Amino acid sequence: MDILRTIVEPSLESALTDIGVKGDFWKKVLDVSREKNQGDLSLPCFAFAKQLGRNPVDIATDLAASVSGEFDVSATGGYLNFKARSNWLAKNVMEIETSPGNRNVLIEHTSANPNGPFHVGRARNAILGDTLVRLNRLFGNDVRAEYYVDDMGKQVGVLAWALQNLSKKEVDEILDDEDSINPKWSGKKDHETVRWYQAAQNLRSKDGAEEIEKDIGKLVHASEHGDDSVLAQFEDAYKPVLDGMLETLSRLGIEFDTFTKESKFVVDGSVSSLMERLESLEIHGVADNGAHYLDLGQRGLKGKTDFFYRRGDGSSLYATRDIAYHMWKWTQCDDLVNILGEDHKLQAKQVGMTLIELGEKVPDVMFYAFIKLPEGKMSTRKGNVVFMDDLLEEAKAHAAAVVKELRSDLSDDEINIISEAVGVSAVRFNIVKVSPDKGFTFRWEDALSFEGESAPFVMYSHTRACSIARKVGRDSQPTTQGDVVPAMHELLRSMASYPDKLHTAVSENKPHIFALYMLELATAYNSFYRDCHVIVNGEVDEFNYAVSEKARELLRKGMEGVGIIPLESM
RNA sequence: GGACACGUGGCCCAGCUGGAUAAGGCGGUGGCCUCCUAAGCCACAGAUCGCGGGUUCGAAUCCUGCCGUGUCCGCCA
Repeated sequence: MDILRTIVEPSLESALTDIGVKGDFWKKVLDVSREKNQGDLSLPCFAFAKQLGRNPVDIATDLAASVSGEFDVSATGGYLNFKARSNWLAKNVMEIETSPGNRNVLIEHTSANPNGPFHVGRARNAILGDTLVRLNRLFGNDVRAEYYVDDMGKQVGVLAWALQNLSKKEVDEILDDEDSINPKWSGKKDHETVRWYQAAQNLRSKDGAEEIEKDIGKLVHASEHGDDSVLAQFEDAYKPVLDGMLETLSRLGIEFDTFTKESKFVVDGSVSSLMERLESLEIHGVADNGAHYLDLGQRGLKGKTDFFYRRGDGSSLYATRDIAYHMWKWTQCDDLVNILGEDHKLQAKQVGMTLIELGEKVPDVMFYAFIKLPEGKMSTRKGNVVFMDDLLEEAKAHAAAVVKELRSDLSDDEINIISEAVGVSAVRFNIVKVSPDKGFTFRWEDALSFEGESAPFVMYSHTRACSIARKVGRDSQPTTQGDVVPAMHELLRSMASYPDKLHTAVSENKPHIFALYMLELATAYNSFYRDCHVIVNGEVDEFNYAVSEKARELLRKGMEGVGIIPLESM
């Protein structure tokens, strides 16, 4: 409703000045009305009461008499309410354009260790991150989606060691087929190769694993010192796995612009020069064995205050490389956003504080809580997981069953396309619609729900609009005058808040705000569809058609923004 | 033990930079397809906003204590 605000504020400002209100704090108080039937924007006058020594009800009444413009004003119980006039609203809604953002944004998300297939928990990162990328693009920002590849350190080391030392037969024996792979995914490298990783982890947890531990330690050590041949061996190990993982993401509509390897910052020397710089900081300290740390307690960090960035043997730690990585990232964008699990909160805090210490900026971080299963925490090792590949298959199959029942007229090809789109969209939407800081429990019935607050609900409204356009068979006329019934006004009002919601979602890194808005928009369209027919007795109502077409455009763009596939028929 | 989150109808969830009668969905009950796709629409029932204090004209929202859940507290990544 910022479009209404632009015409309300000037008039309101002079009226407030006249009665003696100082400052412009009221601009923050002027907000979208909660009581929709009272108005579109409301100004609670309680805050002025004290300053002016007057009754808020009287203040509102007086203001109502002195404010005027192309909107309706009323006063009730200390609130001054502004309501947009329907035809004014229609005219302005028709002119809504996606905001011209001009920021250069780098969003790092997913960055999962390339050692096994995505499960729903790990995928929350990718889905949230990609949605943020899409929303920024929709907003007009120049966005780069980046995957930071963990190509060194223990996890990849274990994988590389296993691939080098274990045969398929040995792996099968070690795992005893307790969690054999779904035949459907045999040949998909993330599912195949994770068995080597699991087998190695299994061996490591047993007695007599000292030799193995030593071997892996050597590899890890070499990688952390930038040993070319070991890094190449690591890459050979993880690359096929990563490709398998990216295949899954691609099915979800998630792609990356750039991949940056962690080893880059060791190899190019930026990590060692960073460590030299850290050494000169006043909060720097050295432990007995020669390890280096920063005492972040001196800067207000609570809890554990020593932040180690360099081992006794002189090698760097993950966090150290992360700092070097951030300094590099800052050289190529205006805004930096990271998507991280809540388990990284302390680490991110330490990295952020160190960046400040170095005179750098701190990135925005969107933390998300973990997805649990009804049986408890998701764990690949305990077999308590839902793989994204399986979820997508299940969602598609479920969608196909629904489509077949509803649309007997469609061919198998058409059903296939629709059910894939519905399945993928539903899975994504089920995750983006909830606030990231809410720990949520994955339930099949929610993920596979195609009614109510779901992607298919939004998709369905869009196909209705498409169906109308198909029937009319031509573009709409730029008509902004016509009969405005309540359902029409409601839709116009909903459309009017499209720019506000997009702006909020992007600037606050809260994709769920826009996802929930899409539900609101679709709901408003459904009521409009019921009450405002475009085609009546073969005649086209130009005004209704113009509004329907604008709604269709906003639905389509918005759906792309939240990762819902805008089908024209379903 | 310490740090950081979260706790809203039977279930899920929005609102949390303080403002009107706490917004939706699922499930429940009852209606709507001679009318642009019923994956839809309409109505009804259902809420001590975890518990106790405090600040305020006003608290789901801010502060504080407690309870419950989650995460972290490695010279791992």
